[in-house]
Amino acid sequence: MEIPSPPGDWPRTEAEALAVQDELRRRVDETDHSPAPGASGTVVAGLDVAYDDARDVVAAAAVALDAESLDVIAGATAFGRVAFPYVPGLLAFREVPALLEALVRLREQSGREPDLLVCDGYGRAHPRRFGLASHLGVLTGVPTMGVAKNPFVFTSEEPRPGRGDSAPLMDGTEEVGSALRTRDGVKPVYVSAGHRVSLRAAEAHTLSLARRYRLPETTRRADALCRAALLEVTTRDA
DNA sequence: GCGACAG
DNA sequence: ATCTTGTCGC
Repeated sequence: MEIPSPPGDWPRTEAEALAVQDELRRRVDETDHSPAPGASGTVVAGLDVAYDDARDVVAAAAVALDAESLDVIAGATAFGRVAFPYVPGLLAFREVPALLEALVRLREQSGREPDLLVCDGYGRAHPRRFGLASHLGVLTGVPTMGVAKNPFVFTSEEPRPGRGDSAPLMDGTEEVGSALRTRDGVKPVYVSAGHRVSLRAAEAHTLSLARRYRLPETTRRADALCRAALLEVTTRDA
């Protein structure tokens, strides 16, 4: 199989990536254009990536779910060379090329554009307010939001213990997201707005998508798919 | 200068 | 992210 290299014009240094980020961040739309959470007939896509740094391979997955039933409608994968090292605050430059390719394939396969993209990471909760979810939203125009498993550099009070309880995620005195409990007594997830999705809507989408497990079904499905894909491509030949 | 730090 | 066994609990 041919594993594509990153685009020739992809940033190669932190300085170049920061410049791109500074340019794209101005295009973020903060108003909410996301569908009603759980609405029938609407499609939500989950995105995730798995790596084999030693072999310089990245596997991305995009999985489309029916927002009401959470049934899987379609799934697509894409492979690539690792496009950028992991630098906190520049995660998008590592994951975006493969994710975009997976999204193209998902659209081809399902015959329609998702109504909402759920990313594994942050959107507005970012040192420069432009995390992976914001970045992908600006590039695709599709409403995006981020759900992360860790608070990154941000802080919050402990949310009350029940599902649906939340506490503001703060960068100093600015609210950049939400620590949201999706299951009783379980560690919260960290939700933030992306492009064309408000924080309040992102919280509602998260609760609608995480009915049984801590993480949204979208990211669980995407995670399973990209790991399986990576294992398959990495396990054959030498 | 020394850690911390989404995935 | 990834390296990794067993174990406690619903």
